[in-house]
Amino acid sequence: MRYCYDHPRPAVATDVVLFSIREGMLMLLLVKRAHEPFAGAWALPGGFVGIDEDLETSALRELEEETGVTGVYLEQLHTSGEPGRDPRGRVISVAYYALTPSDGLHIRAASDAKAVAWSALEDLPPMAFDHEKIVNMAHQRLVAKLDYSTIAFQFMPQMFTLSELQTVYQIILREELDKRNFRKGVLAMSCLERTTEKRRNGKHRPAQLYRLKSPGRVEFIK
Amino acid sequence: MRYCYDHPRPAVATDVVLFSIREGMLMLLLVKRAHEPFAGAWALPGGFVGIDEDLETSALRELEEETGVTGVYLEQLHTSGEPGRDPRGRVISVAYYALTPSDGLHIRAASDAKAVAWSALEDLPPMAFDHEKIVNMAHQRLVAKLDYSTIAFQFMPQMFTLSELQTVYQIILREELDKRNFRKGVLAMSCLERTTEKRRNGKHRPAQLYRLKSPGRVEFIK
DNA sequence: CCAAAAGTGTTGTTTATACACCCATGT
DNA sequence: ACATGGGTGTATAAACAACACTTTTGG
Repeated sequence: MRYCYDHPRPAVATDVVLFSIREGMLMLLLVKRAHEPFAGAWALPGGFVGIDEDLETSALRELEEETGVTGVYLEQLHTSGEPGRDPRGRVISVAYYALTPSDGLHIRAASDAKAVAWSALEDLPPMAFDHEKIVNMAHQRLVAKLDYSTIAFQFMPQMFTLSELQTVYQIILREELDKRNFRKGVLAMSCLERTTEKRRNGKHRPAQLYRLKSPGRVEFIK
Repeated sequence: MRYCYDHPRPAVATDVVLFSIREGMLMLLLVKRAHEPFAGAWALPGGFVGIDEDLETSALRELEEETGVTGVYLEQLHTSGEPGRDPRGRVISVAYYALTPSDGLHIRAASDAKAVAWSALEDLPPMAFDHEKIVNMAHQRLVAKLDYSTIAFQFMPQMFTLSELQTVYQIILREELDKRNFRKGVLAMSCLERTTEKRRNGKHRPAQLYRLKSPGRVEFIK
């Protein structure tokens, strides 16, 4: 008991919904809670905000500390502050959602040995706090943003083929897309540039590799 | 100094950007600060969140206490937590934006005699804290939402004519719209129903009055 | 030469835009 | 009777959706 104020203050935390496409599914990264409340339950990576720490910095720090993941695309999602959402007392959580390519990502459990795992969005375990609600909100937002932004490109590695990009869209939208219309569409955005390289990938014609003109930048379309 | 914690905690506040259409302009409601910091400067209505108070409740309460305004449409906008945004110390602000019809709205200054006034978005005074940034974000969001939702209907009184609705759109979008296309468009949303009443309003043909099928509900279109 | 994914245009349909006149009322 | 804003339909252009075959590689 060392920090004292004239008025009671809520604690403030950040939580991150990190999406990635893995094994042909839209998955998200969860940590197993080591301590009460909800010890043993799965939760979003997150934690309390440092007193001199920006909210976004806090989200990225907690993500790295708990899962080892860095270099993601991050956007603020929503702030949940319902009294009673945390049994320890009043905790206001600023939720972010993040996207990362599936390649070359090494997750690691935090020092305190909490488990870290990817879970398919379709098949989430019971989750701590109101984290399921936050996940649903993040998913809704992701689907909405597909329509009017280039956000899905944040799932792609530095170089990728148009078929791979189409597959990502199909997984998120849960529907098949027409190959020719899809290619017309994404090329018309003029966010992609052809590289000089091709990917040979099995016993068929190699595919042209593309890259983002401005990686990390999400543009609005239409 | 009475409330003590093991770790330092930021203060949490809510702020509201309340939009309305008045005098043919998009305006927003500001309060003049009575106390330091920024005493005498204009600011968004807002204040600290009660320890057992929901965030949305806090936003509505502060709005009513400081301006007397109730019954608005409210949506969460963004949470700003940059250290240093408030000279008093770490304050995290959850910003909301709100819309209200222009008719029958009575604003009143709070008991502590802070001034309350509408200000045209085009002509804002210098503002306290990072409130100008928040206002810009709210305006961007409002314009974006015009495109894919019925949010603008929240500016309308219970009954209104299609011409009045068109005027509201034109003010926000800062462009003239075609009367026939506009009417086709809004009627196709099938959110409006004709009333049996007409408004006689000057020396010309009276206009059909419409009302929202679900007042307070904002629907997505397209 | 066969299998497998890569790559490429055209046509029909739907949606959005542009545009001009008559109607009901008050003065 | 005239001035004022209310109310209505059609034709063109643009965007979107449907659709099938040839190419390049590995085995």
